[in-house]
Amino acid sequence: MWLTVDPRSSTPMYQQIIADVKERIAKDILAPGSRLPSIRELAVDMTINPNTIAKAYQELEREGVIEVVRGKGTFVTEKREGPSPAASAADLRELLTKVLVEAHHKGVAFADVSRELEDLILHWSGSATDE
Amino acid sequence: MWLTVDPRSSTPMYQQIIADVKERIAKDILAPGSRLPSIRELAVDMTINPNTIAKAYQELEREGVIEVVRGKGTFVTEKREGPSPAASAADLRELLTKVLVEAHHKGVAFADVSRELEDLILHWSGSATDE
Amino acid sequence: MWLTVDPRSSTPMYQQIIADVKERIAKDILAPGSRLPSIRELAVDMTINPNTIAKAYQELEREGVIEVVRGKGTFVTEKREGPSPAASAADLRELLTKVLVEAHHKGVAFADVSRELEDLILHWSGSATDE
Amino acid sequence: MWLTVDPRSSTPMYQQIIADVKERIAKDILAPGSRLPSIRELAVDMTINPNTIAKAYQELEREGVIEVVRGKGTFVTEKREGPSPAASAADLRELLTKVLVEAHHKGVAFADVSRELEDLILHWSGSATDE
DNA sequence: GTGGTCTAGACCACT
DNA sequence: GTGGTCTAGACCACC
Repeated sequence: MWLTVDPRSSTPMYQQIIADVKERIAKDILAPGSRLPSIRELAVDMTINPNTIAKAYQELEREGVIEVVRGKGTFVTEKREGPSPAASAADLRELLTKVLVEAHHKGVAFADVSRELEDLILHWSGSATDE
Repeated sequence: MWLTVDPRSSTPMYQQIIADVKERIAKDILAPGSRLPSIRELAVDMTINPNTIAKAYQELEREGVIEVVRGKGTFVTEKREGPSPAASAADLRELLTKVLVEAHHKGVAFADVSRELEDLILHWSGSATDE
Repeated sequence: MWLTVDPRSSTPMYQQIIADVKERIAKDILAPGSRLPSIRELAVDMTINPNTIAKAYQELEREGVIEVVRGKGTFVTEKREGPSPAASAADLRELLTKVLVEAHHKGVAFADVSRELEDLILHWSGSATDE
Repeated sequence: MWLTVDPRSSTPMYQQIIADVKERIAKDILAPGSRLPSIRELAVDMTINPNTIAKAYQELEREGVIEVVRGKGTFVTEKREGPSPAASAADLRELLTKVLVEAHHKGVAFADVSRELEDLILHWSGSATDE
């Protein structure tokens, strides 16, 4: 079994696929260079439209996360240069701000958010060491 | 000037408004009990359609963030108890996971994410330079 | 203290007043013939606009629930003839249908609804005997 | 023909649609998992604006009564667990109180209300003559 | 003055 | 094909 997506979710299926693949790579479940299932395979497995998966793969390739080798298949990119570090910092900051805003409206103390983050990092994919 | 939204963004304008209001409340720029600009006021200010703002306000009311007083205006809710704390934790964890995945693909070390979060919390509305 | 209404409720304040007065009468807290506070009194008591109370009283009078005696005050109507019994039955049926629909979507068994109604009738205003 | 609403009623059309759909589901006329007519279909059928129906559908989705599958249509939710049972009981009690108050002012004996309820339950979708 | 509802018609994203 | 968003402009109810 490969991916599971919720067709009823408000986030589009192709984006769920993208997020799922990215998460697997980040957690080292999908090692760089390893091969992803073909579009048709996945489509049958997940019983969804091949176009949907194609769209996800296209976007992932555009982001430089995977690479399509014609006739061979699609693979996780070996190594990528980070985008402009300035942009990264700004994006990250924005995401974290969203987290804090959400936490505030849910009545979760900031200290708990921080603790939760530390915890997540510690147990990231079992024993995976971050780059 | 009050809010600014990006009409070309992929996230709908009404959701940008929601996020913006929530952020202002979380940062205490908008104190509980204080009045928000009327729909029509905001509409002319931001030069967008009143319906769009109305939609944002309605959603915010549904979430219990603001309250509508008939014929008077809309106000920031005084106090609310958080929803089920269990659900909060799960949601938060999910959001933080997204942050880490994003960080990994941007080549940002987890330690830096953690440091960034601490930094954000420290300056949260202290010397907040609102964007 | 007399009436309490919630200005933030979605049901208009004047309708809340109407419902409240009707309920007191139905529960015999307000006996037929007894006098209601003047509009001005109530307005001061509840710190709301007199016009709002006036509107409620007007509607109550229109429905034949209360009577305004010029120079004397407003009183609970002594006795009223029921409206067309056919209309009553239809209205009641509609209301009860709404109750059952609501119960179904809340996952409450119909038997519980029935039991709850019996319970309510039994304890109606303490010891008040229905007509 | 599907739904009929009264444009002149004081309760908004979109709420009438909501109530109607809920009633159909409660009466099992609309089975869980079955598909509702598309917004545009209904709009032409009822000769009202698609936006009005969209609003009703969105609210129903928010309440968890129906589910939207992107690009496929909207369906009756398969199964939902009830919300907090405590809240349900309070809401129900309030509704039933309203019924009794209404009955009293219409001169209907409480015993008759009770009998009517039993009758409704008995024939709930057995030989349901839908209106 | 306030927000709430409805219409007409346009454009877009997803499957 | 589906629903989601946005605009323009109208009317109404409430306070």
